[in-house]
Amino acid sequence: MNAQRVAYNHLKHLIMSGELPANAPISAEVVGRALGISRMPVREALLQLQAEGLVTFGANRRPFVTARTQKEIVELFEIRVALESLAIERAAPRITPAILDQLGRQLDRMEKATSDPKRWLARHDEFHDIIYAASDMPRLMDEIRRTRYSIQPYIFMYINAYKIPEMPGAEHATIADVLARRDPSLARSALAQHIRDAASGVIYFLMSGQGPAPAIAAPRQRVVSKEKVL
Amino acid sequence: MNAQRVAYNHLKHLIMSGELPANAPISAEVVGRALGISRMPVREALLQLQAEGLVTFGANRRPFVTARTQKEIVELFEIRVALESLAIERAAPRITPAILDQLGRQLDRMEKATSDPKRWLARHDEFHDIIYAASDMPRLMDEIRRTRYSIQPYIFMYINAYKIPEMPGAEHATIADVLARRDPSLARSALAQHIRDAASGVIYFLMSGQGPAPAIAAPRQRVVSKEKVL
DNA sequence: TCCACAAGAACTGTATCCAGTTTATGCCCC
DNA sequence: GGGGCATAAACTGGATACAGTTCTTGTGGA
Repeated sequence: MNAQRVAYNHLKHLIMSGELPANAPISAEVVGRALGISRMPVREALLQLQAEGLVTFGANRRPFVTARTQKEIVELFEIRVALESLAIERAAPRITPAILDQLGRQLDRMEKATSDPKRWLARHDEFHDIIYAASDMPRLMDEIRRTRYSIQPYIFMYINAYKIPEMPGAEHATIADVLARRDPSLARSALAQHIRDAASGVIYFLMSGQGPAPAIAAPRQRVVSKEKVL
Repeated sequence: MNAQRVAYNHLKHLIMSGELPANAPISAEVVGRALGISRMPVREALLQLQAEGLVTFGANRRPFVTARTQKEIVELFEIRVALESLAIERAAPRITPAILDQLGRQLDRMEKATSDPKRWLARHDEFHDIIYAASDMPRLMDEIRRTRYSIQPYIFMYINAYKIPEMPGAEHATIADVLARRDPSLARSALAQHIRDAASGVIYFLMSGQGPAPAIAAPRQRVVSKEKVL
């Protein structure tokens, strides 16, 4: 595994888990030192993270964790609705009993992970990926993944705060049931509803003052803390 | 303007215009020498182009111009339908007389550029951007732009070969007319139809043996010519 | 006390160098 | 003449060095 990949995975994990909050500056040199590599591969990792929307380069070309406004988060959820609706629409007629089995087993895994938000979210994403994989549209899956990544930090904050509240999988079981009927527009509606529900939860959470209030409310270029820079 | 940007613009232009065909290897050193810079900024430009889907790194980490299969191109057009439908749907209720004027003037510009495919395509993209800008969804516009870029080379080949055949703007005038009624679902249908028409044209062109037949039919890792490598 | 400015520190962009890997060349043997 | 292997060339990833820019800090004057 090359240094670039190491830096990429490291930073991606820190950002998506929220350990590096929005607007936190990222020093390529500090990161490199922490990982025992130079700042060059870190820089290249940062470029890739920029392409995924997780990192932004400021006016001074200095990288920091991308801060999304509420408006942008709503927008990104709407983009997800558009992309994932397409995916499930194409997947629906291609659903097989084997895939339904797989979805059932995945629901079990999600159930078992309810105590661990991070693990649950991973299982949850896998659940959706199983469905989208059936669409046989790999480029679309790429787009979906990218969009998902860019709001992951906020979703993670949300489920972390509420400890996975009313989403114990009931809604996901519904989606699996609807898919069994292989009806594209039915599946589409169910999924759109599902995503919009999640969106309202996240947005409400962010508006309720929880979450990174200053980061969301007033995305500043400069950041005070020099500690948690890594 | 820094060296990285120079390399990025240079390569992007070469790829989107088709001067660098699919599967053409790209030597960072050769490009750098041609531009009077070192290969380091070229490398970083290549990473960004990879994020936009125009460049791919092979198994040996060597970059080449991304080759899309017909299946992928169809997929990317379907993604465009999903994203741009959303955009025009949101834009429709926000259309103002000023925007309609702007669209009218843009139609004139397109008309004047019919003799120059490259120029016409640029004006065409601007026409669509005017509409999407009205949606007030900047992140969505980013996604649309990225998706558009990744099939641009094939669209360019198509309109270059047919010298802008039956798309003299009549269909675009229709879209502008529909937008005047500010009806989201009407606008959505008209645009989806428009994109799918373009898609069929491009796909038919590629299937008809014109276009980069070997690149499309059999995307090979290795390439014979060492001439047009730049 | 507060502002302005200047020196110093920190950071970015880029070139160059080195090591490790992959590809090409050419020779030898069959 | 053709295939296999060894050597050489080319290329990539990464580290380091250096120049130019931006930020920080501290001092002096109002």
